This record gives sequence, structure tokens and C-alpha cells, in this order.
Amino acid sequence: MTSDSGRVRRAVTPQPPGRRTGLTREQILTAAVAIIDADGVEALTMRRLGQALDRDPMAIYRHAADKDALLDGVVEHVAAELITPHESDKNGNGDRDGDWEAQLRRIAHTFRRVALAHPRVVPLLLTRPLSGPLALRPLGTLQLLEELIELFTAAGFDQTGALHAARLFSGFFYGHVLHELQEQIQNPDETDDLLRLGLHRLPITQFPRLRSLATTLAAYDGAAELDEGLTIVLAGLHSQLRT
Amino acid sequence: MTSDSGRVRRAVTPQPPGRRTGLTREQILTAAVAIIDADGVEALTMRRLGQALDRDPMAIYRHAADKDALLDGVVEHVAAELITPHESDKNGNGDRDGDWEAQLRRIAHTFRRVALAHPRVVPLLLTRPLSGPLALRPLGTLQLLEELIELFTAAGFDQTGALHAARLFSGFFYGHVLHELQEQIQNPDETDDLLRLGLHRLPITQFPRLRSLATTLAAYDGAAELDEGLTIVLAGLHSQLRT
DNA sequence: CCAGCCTGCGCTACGCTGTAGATATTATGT
DNA sequence: ACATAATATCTACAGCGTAGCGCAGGCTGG
Repeated sequence: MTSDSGRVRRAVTPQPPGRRTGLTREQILTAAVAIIDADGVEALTMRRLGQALDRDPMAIYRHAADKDALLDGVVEHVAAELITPHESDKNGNGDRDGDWEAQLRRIAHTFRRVALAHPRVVPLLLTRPLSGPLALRPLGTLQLLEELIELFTAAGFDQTGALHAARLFSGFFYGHVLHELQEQIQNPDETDDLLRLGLHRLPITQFPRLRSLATTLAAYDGAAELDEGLTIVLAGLHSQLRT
Repeated sequence: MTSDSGRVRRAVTPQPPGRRTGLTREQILTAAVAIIDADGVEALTMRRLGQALDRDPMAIYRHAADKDALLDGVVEHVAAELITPHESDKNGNGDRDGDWEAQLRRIAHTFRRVALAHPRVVPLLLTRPLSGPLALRPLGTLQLLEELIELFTAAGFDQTGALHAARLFSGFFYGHVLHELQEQIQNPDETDDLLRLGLHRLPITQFPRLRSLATTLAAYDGAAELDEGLTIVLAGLHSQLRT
């Protein structure tokens, strides 16, 4: 490629600058997520994002103070897919307090679905919160927590109990997603399970169990494992509720 | 500071280059962890690490192929603090199959302790695994999983069940640590709980529960919450074992 | 109708990053 | 003693986030 690729289009076609439709935060974040989905977080640079939007990279700073703020925006944008839409609420509370277990299962599966749709955003989703006080985080990030607390309160937990249950539960599917994504990264060309997972690298004496689990690891079924885990966790929460 | 700080010492004192004691991987990783602990992952640059070791930054590449490999090394280094030392094993299996619940609790608390000792390494610890196939990860990272599988097998789970239990359990304390670290980041100057946590920023209509939990959030006790969660998860695992 | 501001955008430039490649120095084999 | 290999250091480069400044067009107040 020529040395000035990326910017050449804008250079040869002066193209009255104010003529293009105004850049929106929405467009920016969508493009950013697309880049991360395609090539990972480290590929998201201001220059590349600008190129994807056919704008000068610096134009982005009009809608995001920082690159950090941009990443927060990305997290918020993806987190928006997580909250269950309060759809019409036509049947009063028909959907909400019916079966709290079923709702929790649905939330967990939604989280899993979104995580699998944007696997390379997951590290951001899980660890960005560590970069600042809870309440200074983008509000969209907190809605899931609020929703869980509400659900557990409705299920009969007291205030504190509901908070703890919500944290336990979200922590559970955080963990699940981390494991499932790790499992997912494999070399699909190799047919032998042990080889495909690269497990032959593991010293047999040090990792006897992991090696013997090759076929099990290869036959990973995320949705099933999530359901299984849900059963266990919900059983635990039930027993907690009874006391 | 002068323009050439960082390197000036080595410049004025030529100091025969091979004379210094040979750099070890151990030293490098210790220094790297120290930098991350002090100023975060983004502060860990090759130049600064070289400065901390009083060596040319490029010297590090003799012990780590990449910066990525260096980060893997950091994770491995911290993960080494996690595995419970197989201490002397004098009393046969006295310590190992006695009370699997107690051992699980101990493992979880160890993980929590290490995470709190290196909070800024935690994002790496949890998300680095996502950057490559399981078996290509630094071996030290996998020992905890192997240990958990062994433990659950001893507790009576079958192979598959033990794997799932191990993942569920580790996922649980992954989640816990993420939540506890987020909670920990606060402004200690403010006395009012609601203000201290910045919760006043939250719109009351959108986050009624979270706001009303101000005092609870302020009185966060990580060890206690971990124990509480352990009770719930272990209850769930017990009920799973019974079927 | 126009002056003036305000907003959104583009360009240039700066100090930083990771690291390839060339160079300089020391240790080793005979 | 000298050739060779091994290691440490230096230089340089492309790419990063972003501060600073200039330019255009739309809106407001007179």
C-alpha cells in the first residue's frame, strides 16, 4: 500500500467539510464495537476509528473526552444489549414476578449470548468497572445490578441479602463467560481432541486430570454448562432463602 | 527533570556491561509486578522496567519474547502465589482429603488475599487466558484448575462433574473478586455514605434500590461476603452431589 | 440584513510506545 | 593469543494518544 493510504481519499476530494451528516455518539460506538469484534481491543485506535467513520481521528474527541471515555462508551453500548426491555408492561406485572428463577435463568443466558456475540469486548465489560468508583461508572453499566437487586428483593430476600445474592449471581455468570470464552479458543483443524486443545503440551505428571478430560473439554456445551451451573447456584440461593 | 533522566546514570558510569550479575526472569517479573502494583498495568513499559532493573530496556527481550509474553509471565508469577504448597506431605493424605469444603474455602480465601494484594494485576489474571488456547497458556496458570478438579473428584464428583464444579467454583471467586475490587474504589474523604460512594449521581427513579443500599455498600466486608457466598455455592454443590 | 459567536471538524506536531537491526563488548574454545 | 560465539547496548522507526490552532457554516441578537 502507499504510504498515505488511510487519509488519501479525504485529501484528493476536498469535499466541503460541513457537508457530511453530523457524527453521532451512536455511530462512533457502533463502529468502535465493530472494530473490536473484528480485530480485538488493541486494534481500536483513534486513527483507525476515524478511518472507519471517514472522518479525521480528532473529530471523535468532540463526542468522547478520552480514549478511556471511548472505551467506557463501548462498554455502555454493549451493556445496553443486556438489560431486558421493559416491554409495554401491558399485563401489569405479568412478566416480572411470575417465576424469579426463570427470570434469573433468562438474564444469565442473555448475558452469555451477548458475551458470545462480542467476545473481545468481554474483558472490557468485566474489568473496566475496576477503573473507577461504582457510581461514577456509565449508568448503563449499573442497570443490570439494579435489576438483579430488584428481582431478588421480589423473591423474598431482605435488602442486604438481595444485594449479596445479586453480586453472587452476576459473579457467577461473569465467571462462566470467562471460562466459556477460554474454552472456545482452539485450533479446529486438528481432529484428535487431545491435540486439538493442545493438551499434549501438559506434563502428564503435573496435570493428570486435565489431560484425561480432553474429550470432555472438546465437547464443551456452554449453554448446557450454564444451565447446570444455574441449577446449582439457584439451589444454593434457595437454601439461603429458607433460613 | 533533564531531558535524559532515566538513562543518565548508565551513561556517565560506563560500567562494563557484562559485569553486573546476570538478569534473571524472576527479577524481571518481580520488578514488573511491583510497577503494576504501584501504578497500574498501563505504567508497565519496557523502558520503565529497564530503568527499575538498571538495565537497557532491550535486555528484557532476552528473557521474554514479547511484551505479551512478559504479561503472561506477570500472570504466572502472581498465580504462583495461589497454589497451595504441597507441604511435606508427612502425614500421608492428612491435609488433602480431610474436609473438602474447608479446603475449597481456603482456596477461595487465598485467591481473595492474593487478588487484594495485587488488585491491578487482577484484570490480567482474569482476562489474559482469553488471548490463547487453554493449553498454550503458561502452565502455572492451570495448576489451580487442576487442583480444583482433583479436589472435586476426591469429593465424589465424576470426571465431568468435577470439571464443571471446578469451573463453577473458580468462576464464583473470580466474580467475587471483581465485585470486591470495584467496591473498594471509593473516596474515603467524604463521610456521608451516599456521597462517599458517589451514589448521589444516580437518578433516584432509575436506581432506587442501589441508592437505598448506600450504607450497606459502605459497610462492605469482603471476607464475610465471600464466606456467605461460599456457603451458598457449597450448598448448591452439595445438593448436586446428592443426586 | 448583517455581525459575531459557537459548534464541529481537520491538520500539524510532540512525546511516548514496542521492538527490529546494527553495533559494541565480554566470554569461550583451541 | 586469537577466532568465534554469546550477550548487552544503542539507534532508529512506525505507530500511538492527543494538545493546539485554524477554518467553515449555522444560529442569534441587533
